[in-house]
Parts: sequence; C-alpha cells; structure tokens
Amino acid sequence: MARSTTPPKATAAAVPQRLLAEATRLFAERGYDRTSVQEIVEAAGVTKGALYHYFGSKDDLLHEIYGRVLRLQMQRLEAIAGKEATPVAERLVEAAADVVVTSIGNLDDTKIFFRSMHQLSPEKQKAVRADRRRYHEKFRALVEEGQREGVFRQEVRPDLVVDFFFGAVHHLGTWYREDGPLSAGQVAADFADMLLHSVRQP
Amino acid sequence: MARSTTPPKATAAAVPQRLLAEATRLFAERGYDRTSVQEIVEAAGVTKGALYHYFGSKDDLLHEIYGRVLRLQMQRLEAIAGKEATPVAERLVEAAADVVVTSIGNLDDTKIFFRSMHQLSPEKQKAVRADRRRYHEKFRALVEEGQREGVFRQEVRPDLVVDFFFGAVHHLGTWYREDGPLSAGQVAADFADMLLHSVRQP
DNA sequence: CGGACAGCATACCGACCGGTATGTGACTCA
DNA sequence: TGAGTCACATACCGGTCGGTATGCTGTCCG
Repeated sequence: MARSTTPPKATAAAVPQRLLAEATRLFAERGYDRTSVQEIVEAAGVTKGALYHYFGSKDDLLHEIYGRVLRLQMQRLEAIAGKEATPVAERLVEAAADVVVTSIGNLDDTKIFFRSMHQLSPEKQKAVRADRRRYHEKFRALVEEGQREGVFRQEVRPDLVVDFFFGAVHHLGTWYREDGPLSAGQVAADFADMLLHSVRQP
Repeated sequence: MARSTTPPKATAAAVPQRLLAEATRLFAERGYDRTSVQEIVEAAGVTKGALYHYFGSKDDLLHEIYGRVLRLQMQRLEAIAGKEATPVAERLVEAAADVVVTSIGNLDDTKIFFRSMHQLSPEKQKAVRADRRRYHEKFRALVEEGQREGVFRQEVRPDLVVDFFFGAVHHLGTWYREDGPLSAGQVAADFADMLLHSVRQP
C-alpha cells in the first residue's frame, strides 16, 4: 500500500474500495443477511481471500457503511448549525433540507442505515447508536434554541420533533425512486417546509 | 378442527395461534432471517411437523403478520375517515393519533412491518404493497379533502404528507420503548399535532 | 541477491437452515 | 369395530454460509 499511491493498471478502483462499493449496492438491494460474501467478492472481481485480507468480518463492511454515513451527516449538520449569524429557523430548514438531499443522493446508504442496525455485532451497534444519538442531539439543539428564542412553539417536545422528522428521512429509502417524478430538491423543500410549520409559532 | 371447538386441556392457546405469536415475538426481536423455524417451534412447544401442517412456508407466517396489521389499520382508518359529520381536520388528527396508538400497542408488528418487506416472496410482497397503497390513498384523501375545503395549505403535496407522516410512524418501532418516559397517548397527541400544524393554513 | 512481507487466490470445513417424507396415536364415523 | 383422517412428532437431506488455513507471486529493503 505504501509503495505506489494507486496502482496505475488496476481494474478500476482499489480493491477495498471496490469491495465496499459492491457490498453497499448488494446490501441495499437484497439486504445484509441475504447477501453472501461470495456474491460480494464476485461482484468486485476478487475472491474471499482479498475480502478477509482487508476486512475482519462481513459486518465490518456494514460498520464501515454506518461510519461513512454518520461522519458525512454529522459534518454537514455541524457546518449548518454553526452559522450563528443565520436565524435559527433558517438553519433548521437548511439542515432539514440538506439531510434529505444527502440521503437521497446516497440512497443505498439510507436503505442500509435504517434496515441493518440489528445485523451489527452488539458492540458495533452500541457505537453506532452513540454516534447517532450525538447527531440527534445536535439537531434537537436547534429546536430547543428556537423555542428559547420564542420562534418555535413551546408545547412540542424537541426529542419528539427529531424522532418525527428522522422517521420520515429514514423512510425515504423505502419509497423514493430515482426515476420517479419528484426531484431530491422538491422532496427536501417540502419536508423542510412541513417540519418548519410543525414547530413554528402560528 | 371440527370435532371440538377448542381443546379444553390445551397448553394455553391453539397451536397455530401460538406459533404465530412466538414467530411475531422472535421476528421483532432478532429479525426474520435470523430467526430459524426451529426456534419458533421450540418457543411454541411443538415441532416442525406442526408448523408445516398449518403453514406452507416460513414466509407464510410473515405474510399472516402483514395481513393482520393491514386489516386492522385499514378497518380503523375507514371507521374514522367515514365520520362525515366531523370536520376533516379533526378526522385527520384522530386518524393520525389512532395509528400511532395502535402501532405502539402492537409494537412487535410495527417493527416487523417496516423491516421485513423484502423477505416476503415477490408475489406476497406485491400483494402487501397493493394493500398498503390503498391504505395510504385513503389517508391521502383526507389531506386532499382538507385542501379542497381550504382548511389545509394548497402548496403541500398530499402524497408527500403521507410519506412524511408514515415514515415517522414506521420509525416508532425503532426508538419507542414501552418502559420509556412517554406514553403512547403522549406520542400520538404530539405526532398528530405536528401533522396538523404542518398542513393547515397558518 | 535473498529473506520478508503485502496482496491476494484456492480449497476446504463445520454449522446451520428450510423443507420433506414418513410414522403414529387419538378420535370420528359408518 | 375397523377404516379413515386429523394433528402432530421424528428423522433426515441437500444446499449454503461465514470463516480459515495455506499456497503462491511480485516487490521492496538491506
């Protein structure tokens, strides 16, 4: 790995990246349990020896996917929530629309994320839950900030707002079709609009 | 089956009901693919012979669960949506709150419902999707009715409202805990409230 | 130039898993 | 009373799966 940055005459991408990409595709399509490691390595054009050279187990692949999603979303949320010059209602709308667009843009990841938590080993599951919790708390903080400022209604429970909205986001993986009539931006705008109306002072 | 309506000295309930109950519990806990028929029959106190006497296959059990959920929810929605004397906004709120309470009341069913669609055979999957579609259409009709009457905002897409809300409902199976601080009624009231505020004229 | 090691490929294993074929006792009915 | 059938139990099967042990080859370093 250290002698040449990227093999010049490789098939397409480096082997571990190819394995992860094909695993993502297959996990999203057939589900984790119904995808065999044999199918993954065949799709990537290698053998099991290669997979177990780079990954310790099948659910290491899954854990990688979860880590990728959480890192990306956490980073984007932090960037948006941190704009202290922007009114909180605008930041909430922007964060909501952004997570919808990003979830649709990586629809395979979204499908996997909300369906395959239980297939992780207990320790990895715990780690993922902790990260997701931190993410939700950051999102919830926006709602609480809006309530303190008086722009959002006091009677809604911030944690329920978050669970409500992210239920809808996770569900995207179930019904959204890339070739459907709605663009990611349209869905994002409507979802963010509904979220805003559900919390702001009438 | 015809000679005695219910065996008086049976273990607890009739065998097929017990099988379905244990299967539901196990599917919700470990997932469909990670529950073996051996585990199901052991939990029910019988053997595989009994299971395959009453059910054609493992995914017949799953299909039964889906049918049970859809029949129940469709029936309840029809009862609520049909109250023509009640204003549409009230009917929407009542239907929304009811599906939340019912989903929490049958939390195992809810967990299974939103996770295990892909484990059904293609034909059964098609049938379930068709039923769920009819259910969503009935719910969507309430939104459209409110828009025609002018009590709901025109700019929200009714189908997106439905996908938004039922995403949150399905997600209940992931985060709601029976022993948590929130009662089913509290969640139902808040969810219904958020739904109403997200669609009604300001 | 010769080990050492990374980067795979090959071959193989034991543990299930869903499903089936067959047996068997209790009960019904003619 | 005996033939038939329902309601299961028992035993078994072929196939698949995640994982591993081992072999091979090219490259880099000393």
